[in-house]
Amino acid sequence: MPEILEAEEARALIEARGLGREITTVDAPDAWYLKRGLTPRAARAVLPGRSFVAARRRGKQLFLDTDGVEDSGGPVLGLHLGMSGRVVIDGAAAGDPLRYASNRDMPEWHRFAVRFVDGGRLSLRDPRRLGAVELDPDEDRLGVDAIEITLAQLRSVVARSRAPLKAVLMDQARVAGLGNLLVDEILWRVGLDPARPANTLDAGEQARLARSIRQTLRTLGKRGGSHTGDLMAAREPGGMCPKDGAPLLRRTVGGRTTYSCPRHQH
DNA sequence: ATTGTGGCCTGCCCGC
DNA sequence: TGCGGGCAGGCCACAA
Repeated sequence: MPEILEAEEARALIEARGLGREITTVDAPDAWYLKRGLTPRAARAVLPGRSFVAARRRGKQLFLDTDGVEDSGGPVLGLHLGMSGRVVIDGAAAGDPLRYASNRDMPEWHRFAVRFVDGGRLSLRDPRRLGAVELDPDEDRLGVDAIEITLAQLRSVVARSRAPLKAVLMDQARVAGLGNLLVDEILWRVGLDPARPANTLDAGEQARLARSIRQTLRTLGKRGGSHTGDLMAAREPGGMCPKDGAPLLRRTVGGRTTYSCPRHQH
């Protein structure tokens, strides 16, 4: 996906409009889209008759809790949006249209859906099929959620790796939720070079980075998503730094296309 | 063990 | 207008 901000919008949409509605049927036309052993048959066996009772999120991963037949809770449905997925409920989609994902609504792009007794539907629309649906996902695969990362948590993450700072921040097992655009924006704002070995940050840089992560997510969240950063407009070949006008550096860091300012990011 | 690379899959945009 | 190439905000398996 979309990154953590779009995942949070999807979570909020589900919380607002997807809870407490009994599921009648499961549409899983794309078995490939189901991961970690989940099959269309298994999904149809466990979901109908239940309702979602909570929508949680960690990083970019969504967890939909279901009610149990008895007191014990039902299975947890895990949704991941990949690079182009969007949650759609009764025709309303969460999040602004993504730059690299068409916002058209082709029926064949709906890879997974549940229909409710009331006639509505919760669906995952994903043109590129890089998202995923699974049952009872392992929540501990993911590191600390980026939105609420503390200085102590950030310090323990960056201090023990000499990989490029950007690669460490995008490692979902360490910090969950940051993707390519958000990391470029955060590091540009705080003035840190994405290629710096993570363990070379001094205490002051660690503190500013932790604050920048929280502040940037808060600001861009209010604006409407990961693509609303101040670096975004210049994030193209030949782009100039919006802060100081220097030509931006475009390179691959951590395996991803990376834009940074050679003048103020060190 | 950690880090880096390639592949997955499809849509879109650019240049010829 | 049609086509090929390259690009894309994520994740995983694998190699070094």
